[in-house]
Amino acid sequence: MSKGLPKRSEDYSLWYNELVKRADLAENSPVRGCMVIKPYGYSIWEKMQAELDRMFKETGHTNAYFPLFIPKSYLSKEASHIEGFAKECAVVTHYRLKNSEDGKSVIVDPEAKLEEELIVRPTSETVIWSTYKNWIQSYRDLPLLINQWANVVRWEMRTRLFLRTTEFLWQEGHTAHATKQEAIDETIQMMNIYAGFAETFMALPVVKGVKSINERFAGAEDTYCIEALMQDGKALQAGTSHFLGQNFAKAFDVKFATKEGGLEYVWGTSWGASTRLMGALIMAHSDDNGLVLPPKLAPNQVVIVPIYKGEEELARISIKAREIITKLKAKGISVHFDNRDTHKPGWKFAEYELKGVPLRIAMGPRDLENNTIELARRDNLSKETVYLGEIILEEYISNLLDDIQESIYRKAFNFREKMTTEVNTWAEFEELLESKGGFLSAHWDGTSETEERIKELTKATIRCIPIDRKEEDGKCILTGNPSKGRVYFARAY
RNA sequence: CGGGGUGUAGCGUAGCCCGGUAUCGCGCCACAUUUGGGAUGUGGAGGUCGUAGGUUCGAAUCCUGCCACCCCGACCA
Repeated sequence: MSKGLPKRSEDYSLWYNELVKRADLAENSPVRGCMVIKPYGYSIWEKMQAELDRMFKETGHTNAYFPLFIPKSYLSKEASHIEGFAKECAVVTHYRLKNSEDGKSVIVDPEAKLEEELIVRPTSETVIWSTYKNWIQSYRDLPLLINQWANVVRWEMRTRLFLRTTEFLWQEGHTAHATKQEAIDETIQMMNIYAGFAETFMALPVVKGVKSINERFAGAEDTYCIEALMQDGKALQAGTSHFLGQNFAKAFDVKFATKEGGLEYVWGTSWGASTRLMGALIMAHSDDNGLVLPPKLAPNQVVIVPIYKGEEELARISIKAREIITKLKAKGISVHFDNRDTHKPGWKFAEYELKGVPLRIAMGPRDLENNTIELARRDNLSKETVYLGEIILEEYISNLLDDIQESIYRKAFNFREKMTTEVNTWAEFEELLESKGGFLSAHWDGTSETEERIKELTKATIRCIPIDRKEEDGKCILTGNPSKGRVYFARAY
């Protein structure tokens, strides 16, 4: 195995693919488009899950689980929904295998054909709404605030580890409300939760916005999203929240008795974030030496590497290391002591850089003698020797971790600012998209045709209509027709 | 699914044009010396050459189908 990672500047895709594999995050599986999430990658996902789950529960949601299989007929009940997903559904047609004639293999038993085929869920709106019909009768049953952690399958043409896989893990929230406004508030609340999670935990600045009709979820009235910018200047949708109106309530006949004695359809929302967040995390911060993980999501925030000759020296360093570990753990800092004798310190340094551990402590005989440690930051690769005599180590490390979290965010934020450009002419739009990339803030006449045309011409799509954009009269970048405000264009993942 | 490329030991590769069962590096195992940025030496193990057929006395090499991966399109979180 060659030691260095491919350079981002030379081949960004190759760098990403290699990084995912070399950092032990994931690998390809025998099935096309599916991936094995390895223990290290999965433990990052678990940290994301834990935090999101906490945020959902804090806002009144509870978890449930709905089945993997959906009767084919359910999917067709909401017209635009089926239109959006039909082309990428895996279908179960049989329920039994049998030995082939020659006994050497197994074949699908033609006798065991299902009467109604089952769809492997691409998303669960349909099963869930068919269930909600039974759960909701009165305004007293509302709001219904449910989330599920699940796997879904979308048979994509082209896949990439984490960013787009045939099967992926996610959470999907599905809520039902008595009023339109309440449902809209819920939709916006969840977008804000995603944005807060991305910024606080992933150290990933995001743009909050609304999708154009073309980019909207199949079956939604409005799709809210958070959009992040990757280091190659391409945008990535990191979470979506949909206001479903009464579309699914009508499709599945979910009505409730109002306080006033009327009978009305409920208002729905759904919202999701997936293992794609892993891709965002990797691409947003990492460098040519490997992963850079924000301390709040790193499986190990600190690693201690002993430097020693012989058993006796290791034993003396270990005593000191144990003291440090005890202090750090008491402060809630996760720390790994790598006392393996099978690898040399230099090898370990490179390894933990590849894996993105935020802080590394090196301790050798010299440190023992001077009562010092060597501290190395992963984010900016700086090193310092710290004298333990005059600091409270756990405070010092804790502050340093906060500082790293903040610096990573700040760096990504500055990058995004630098890569967000206001453009006013079509020539400039085309030129900047090629030379610089990033978000292009431009006027758009609001029509699907224009958006479509721009996509054909440049591969750029409207990422979102920023939620906090200022109203301003202008002319559409392509058609020159009147526009009431700017939208963000970018090439996207 | 269309166009292009690749598939040889755990990983990365040479060999393929011009058929004679395989090269090198990393990793792995053993021993010794090493240990403050991916150690060195010596010895060793490991290969249905993606897969199924075909041509041939003989196929990694030539032909056909299939599969997977990568890049570029169409689709998408």
